[in-house]
Amino acid sequence: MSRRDHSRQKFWKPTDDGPKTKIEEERLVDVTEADSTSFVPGNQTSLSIEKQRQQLPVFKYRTHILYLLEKYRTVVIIGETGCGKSTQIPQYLYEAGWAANGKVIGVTQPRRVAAITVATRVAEERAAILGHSVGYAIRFDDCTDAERTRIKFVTDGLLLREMMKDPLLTQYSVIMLDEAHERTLYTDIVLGLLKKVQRKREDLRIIVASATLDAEKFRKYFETNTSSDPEEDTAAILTVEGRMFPVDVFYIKAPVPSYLKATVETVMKIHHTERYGDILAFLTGQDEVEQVVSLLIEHARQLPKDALKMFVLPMYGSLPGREQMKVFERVGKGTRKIVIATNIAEASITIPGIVYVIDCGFVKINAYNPKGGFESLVVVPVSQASAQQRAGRAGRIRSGKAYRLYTEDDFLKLKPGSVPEMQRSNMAAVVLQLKALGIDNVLRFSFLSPPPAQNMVRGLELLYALGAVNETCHLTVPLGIRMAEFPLSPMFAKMLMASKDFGCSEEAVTIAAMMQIQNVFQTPSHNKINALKAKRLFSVAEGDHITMLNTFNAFLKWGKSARWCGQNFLNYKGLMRAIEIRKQLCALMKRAKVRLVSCNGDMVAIQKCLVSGFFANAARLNFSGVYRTIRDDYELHIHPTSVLYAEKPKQFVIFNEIVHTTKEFMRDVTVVDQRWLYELAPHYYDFGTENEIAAKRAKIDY
DNA sequence: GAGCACTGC
Repeated sequence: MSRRDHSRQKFWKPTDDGPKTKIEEERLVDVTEADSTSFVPGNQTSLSIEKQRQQLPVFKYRTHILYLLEKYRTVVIIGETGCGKSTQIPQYLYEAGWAANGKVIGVTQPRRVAAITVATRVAEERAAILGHSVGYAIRFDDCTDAERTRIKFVTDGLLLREMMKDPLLTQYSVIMLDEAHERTLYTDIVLGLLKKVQRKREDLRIIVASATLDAEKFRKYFETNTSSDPEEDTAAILTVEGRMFPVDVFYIKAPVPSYLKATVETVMKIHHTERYGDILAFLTGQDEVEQVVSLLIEHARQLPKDALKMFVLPMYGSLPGREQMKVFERVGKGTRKIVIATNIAEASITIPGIVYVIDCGFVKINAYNPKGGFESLVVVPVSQASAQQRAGRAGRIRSGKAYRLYTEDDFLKLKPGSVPEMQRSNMAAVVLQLKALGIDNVLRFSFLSPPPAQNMVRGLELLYALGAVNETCHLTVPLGIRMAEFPLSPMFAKMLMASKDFGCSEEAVTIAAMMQIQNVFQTPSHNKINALKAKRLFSVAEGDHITMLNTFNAFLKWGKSARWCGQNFLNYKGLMRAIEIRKQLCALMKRAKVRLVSCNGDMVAIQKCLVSGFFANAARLNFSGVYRTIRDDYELHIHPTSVLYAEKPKQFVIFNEIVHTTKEFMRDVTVVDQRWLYELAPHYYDFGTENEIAAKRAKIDY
């Protein structure tokens, strides 16, 4: 391995630089909080918090940030990890009076936990009660006060929902989009909408906060100055250095045939030659993680008795909660923690104690294929930005080391950034949201990174087939409008609206809620057989949807018992979440004037209701024993997680989605009757020949 | 005959 020094400059040593400008003394305790009965920190605590705040790198830029925000309508702030931007900038704005006259400073986060933790920290620093002057709002958890809250942290998805009620975001004076470099679907939609809002609201200020990369792209996007005079610019960039320990990056000299083997070897080499400090290795999927974990456990067993011990742990999304928690525990002095993880550890969670990082150089992503209308899970090389982010995980507690299992040449050939989600997603839901927000011509919407036109067309076609938009591509009233209100994919929204016709709305909301949670049935690798047996208790011949309905009802019957879930290998947290989602959906049903009624076990009613939403996802059993989509004759297979997987195949099925892994699989499958397809979606299946369909499509005015 | 990157409303 060759040592490289150039990347050292990318991370910064902590500095002792004090503040360069003296600021006026400020009261940290809110007037609004002063008369509350709860604990208010004494003077000393306030001082020490104040001192801590002044030591953050971003503090030096306080006046500069405030100046830029006066002068420019949009400020792009490049803030490296640990600079304090997320917690400090909203407070600078508050202190400078941006929340005067009842206005609110809004800060978005891509993830729920981030919104809560940052809000909690800011409330602490301000000696405020969380939910009063400082609050957060995420789905199912609104911790704000309509009158009092001045600094509000939200998930970007929730801000989008707020925009449906108040398109101009009138209560906000500033919106800060944090972690914009992640380029999540919602961040990108909100970016586009804010650009539009800014045209109508001169006073609205936007801060785009990003960790390196794309600063100029963001700035240009918001720049409205068309003259050559830079004095007229409306957007500016500011860079704030981070506070990380240096991370030395090592590359391998020649490509390795197997990064799994190389991961095991590198872990062992670090363990034998490097001083204390935990190891984090990035792989692409659960399978790889489990393989490497078991190989390392073998190695750990062979260590001499007096040697430093190895504590090897897997970490991936579908790992049951209790096992996930283990990676956050600290280990004793005689032990080194070794975490083998998927991309979950890149940004979503932070594992404490990591000093060494191993990066295989690949990531598994979900890419939408507009031709087949399905999603594919594909392993692709990481971007340079991702590799940088992974390496940075080693520099949080002291200087660290990152081992890249690829050559430096290969690193230089990597793309600078990842493809934004917007360009690799199914657009149906996005289009529906945008239309509901009054954006008629979605093809001309100003996307920061426009999705492929074909993705948009495909999305529009589906909305048309569902009846959410008409021939002129306008949202239908009331169906399209109502559908947009549901926090669900358009197919599920349609299914709920259609449940009125089949008298099974009770069942439909349960199914929709259950389908939103992942890994309802858990299969721990050491107890697979019993887990599959347990699943069979709930399974029905009709398929996965009604199986989920049964599971949910059984959960209620057993009093929402966590113990019962454990005994039956069910995801307790997931089921509790399903209850909440269901509650929210019921409220929206009431708004849509669909009464909640039960069909009392009439399976056909439920199946027909499913067809009303998912008719486009229908497949027929071929003579050769495989399924093919009815519309496009696309070969499909039943996913191994489906209850229909081991059953004798039925003639016609509908499904929620297709995932391409080793084959094209249908996930969440239910048996249907062919006649229902023609009965419930004649417009979709009675078009006639392919040519007639093409002619009809061409007539639709996008 | 055998599989599950990660978020979010």
